Amino acid sequence: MSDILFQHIAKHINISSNDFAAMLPYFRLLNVKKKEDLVMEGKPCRQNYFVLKGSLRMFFLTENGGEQTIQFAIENWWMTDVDAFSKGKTASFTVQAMEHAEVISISKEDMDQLLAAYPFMERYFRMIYERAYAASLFRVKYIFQLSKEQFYNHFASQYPAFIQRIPQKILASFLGFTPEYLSELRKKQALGKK
Amino acid sequence: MSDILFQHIAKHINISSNDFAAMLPYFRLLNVKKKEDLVMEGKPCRQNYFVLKGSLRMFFLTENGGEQTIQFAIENWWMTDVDAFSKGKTASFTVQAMEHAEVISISKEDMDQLLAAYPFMERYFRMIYERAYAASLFRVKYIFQLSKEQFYNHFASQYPAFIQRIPQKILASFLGFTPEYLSELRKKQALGKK
DNA sequence: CGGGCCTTTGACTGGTTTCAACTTCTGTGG
DNA sequence: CCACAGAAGTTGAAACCAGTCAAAGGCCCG
Repeated sequence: MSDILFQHIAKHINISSNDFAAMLPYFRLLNVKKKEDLVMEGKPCRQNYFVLKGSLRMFFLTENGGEQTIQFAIENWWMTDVDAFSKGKTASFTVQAMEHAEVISISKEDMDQLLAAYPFMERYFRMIYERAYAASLFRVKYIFQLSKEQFYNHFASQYPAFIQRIPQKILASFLGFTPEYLSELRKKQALGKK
Repeated sequence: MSDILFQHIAKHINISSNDFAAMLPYFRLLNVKKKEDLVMEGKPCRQNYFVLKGSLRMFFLTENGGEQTIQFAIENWWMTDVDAFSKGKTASFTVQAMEHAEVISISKEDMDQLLAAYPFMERYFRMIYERAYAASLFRVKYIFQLSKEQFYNHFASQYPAFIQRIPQKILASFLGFTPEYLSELRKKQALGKK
């Protein structure tokens, strides 16, 4: 199971299975139930998570009590409130399992020790954050570039299987509009295809 | 002048001035005129830039020929089309000087060699990307959380000096609305203060 | 001094939200 | 395994935020 993490690391940097074995004690395997919170908005965020199976999402609470989804994490992605995790602040976001999930977690202290003991892992995480940053910039680009309808179509065509797995309510909030309007869009498109 | 970069690195990691001196050949000092492009959408992106003085912005072209600004870089920030730079693809964004600027640049090849020769720099860039990623997530959060008017007020109160320095047209595009609407907002707020 | 770009202003338009009522789905306990 | 409660999704009407278009004024830079 932690093979998956090993392979993911090995895809980015040179690492021997011996080294990885030595690093194992820093990681913990976790079983997460659907709707379980891994990070909670307003509380300290001490762990970083790597998804082996299932999916997570990150959201924050809006003034009217809704949940605004910021991003998803599926297999082979790291997720946490990066800002809170790295600076030891309280979280601005909640990280929650959308489905039953298996994740690997590492605490802030262990992360620091891991990086001190195995400096080559800095390179791995540099690449991880580099990619996450680039993805986030593209997210912003799409938000501005595409109309709401185009944004939905774009996402639907890019992750056709994924949108089947998740509630429309959450998808709508990720895309930045109301569930009602998503409903309207889907209706319109269904008619168009006849 | 490259002192500024040294101090910025030293703020993040342990580094001797000897090591930094040895790294200097990898960097180039650049004088950039206002409106000069450092990265051009559609062309290869071979350099990464660190701002010593002045300011840059990153934007892409919309279908109707407008410029949608994605982010700004002021003193002590790195900026490039990260995705294109790291993967050697053509750029999705243009990086342009908003004012006369002094920047330090490093090419992709030099960056790779630098990281190979001085692996501790991986840690520096890991932290840089970590912070950039966190900032980008907050950007997305604000886009969703705040109304257009609140977004403007938020930005105006956070960077009061900066908004004096930049054309409203660019500010409006960064905030995600039209110059006309920004004009309306400013008018409304001016009246409110009487 | 002139030309072009940036900013302002106002009228009109439409994409989206909001609200409320109704239907369908889901999961939990008896 | 069924029943029922609460959540999720659909529908339609009304309101509004913000965009588009067009025209005029202001300002910077050559």
